[in-house]
Amino acid sequence: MTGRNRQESDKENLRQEIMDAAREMFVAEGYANVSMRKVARQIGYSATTIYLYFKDKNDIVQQICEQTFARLAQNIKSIQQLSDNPLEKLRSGMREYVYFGLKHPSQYEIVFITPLPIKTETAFEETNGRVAFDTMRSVVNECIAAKLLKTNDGELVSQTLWAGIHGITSILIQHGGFPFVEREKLIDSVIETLITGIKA
Amino acid sequence: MTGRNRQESDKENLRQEIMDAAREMFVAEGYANVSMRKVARQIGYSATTIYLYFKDKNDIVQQICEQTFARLAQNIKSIQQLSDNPLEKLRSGMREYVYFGLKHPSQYEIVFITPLPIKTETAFEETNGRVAFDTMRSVVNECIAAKLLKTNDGELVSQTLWAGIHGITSILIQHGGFPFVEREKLIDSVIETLITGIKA
DNA sequence: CAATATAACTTAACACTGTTATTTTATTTC
DNA sequence: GAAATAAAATAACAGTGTTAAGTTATATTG
Repeated sequence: MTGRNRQESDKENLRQEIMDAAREMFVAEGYANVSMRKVARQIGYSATTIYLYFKDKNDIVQQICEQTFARLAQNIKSIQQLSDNPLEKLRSGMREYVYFGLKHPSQYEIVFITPLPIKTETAFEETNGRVAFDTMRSVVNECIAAKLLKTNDGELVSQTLWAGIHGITSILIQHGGFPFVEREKLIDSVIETLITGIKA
Repeated sequence: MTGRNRQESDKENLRQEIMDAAREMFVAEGYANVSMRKVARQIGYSATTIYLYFKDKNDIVQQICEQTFARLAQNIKSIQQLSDNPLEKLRSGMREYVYFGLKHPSQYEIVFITPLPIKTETAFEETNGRVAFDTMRSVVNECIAAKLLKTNDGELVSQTLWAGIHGITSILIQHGGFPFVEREKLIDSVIETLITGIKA
């Protein structure tokens, strides 16, 4: 009983309580190093109780991801109210994507980095990660409509940009030992290089 | 004794035999789903024998990474004898990197994609990965010397380019149900976008 | 050749893991 | 109150990485 007092915890919110504890522990210690028993101990329940709220360990992280990426999609969307310049929207959306990934490295790893066979059956199509990508693509289409880009192939440009920002995000998350130049400078460089590369 | 006949296997090559088996299994089933006992069964030895050749499970994957890094570095180096134009060297080096990844997806996945649960203690400075990266950076420096780029920060440019080509490579390898545009077209788009973005 | 030293390998065991089946406890309903 | 149901806990299974100790094969020496 090292965690919160179960008396005061609203039982209907136990599911969320599990997710919160698990998320913090996944981030702090890594998915593989967090056991069901550890999570259970943290919230003051037995390990098997978790199975009343989640199918298995992977389901926990999957639900965390959906919640987190719903927020990413939301963030990217709301950021775009702040400007009228489509290219500026694109820039800030890309920045939001990268910094969101760095802020939630465990979730990013599981959704975008971890090889498929390990993941759950749900396809990328149905995830909030897909929603985030679609938002970015619509901004790209705005840029094309404004004749700001050198090509009309919105899908190609969107995937090109996504490849770039996914690259810098995943590299910064995974290869922490690499002697990178200053982080923010590198992120800016990637984004500016990409935007310069697609501009008309 | 499901694996190779241990009689015919050269004992001095047992270390390599372990690495080969482990690499294939890591990629096929994921690092977490491959146990020491599985690897041992595959090669026809007991699990503990592996500990005579590797410190622990993580060490196996670490050694696999070093081998792959070495081959990539070799390939990128030899490619650059084929041209005198620094920008063209850069382009072909990047292409080699991406296609190396696509040609050896198993090795690339292990080195650059598969999330490793435990952080590496060995400094990046001492790895073959550093050699591969340095090769690319030296070409970037050639471009700078020829005043072909808009900046003099070779380190920044190199890391920017690496982020981009790693992004497209890892995304294509995982091809997780995402409706990509034609593969070669997308690769060209990423590389040309990056090069256009850094050119003077 | 026999005795010994050493290398290669295996067996047994420990403290864990995710997960399931079963059993207990608490809460609601009649 | 008793019966029904929901919530949680215990016990157990098959598996994990890893270590310590024991065994077998090979090489070295006298």
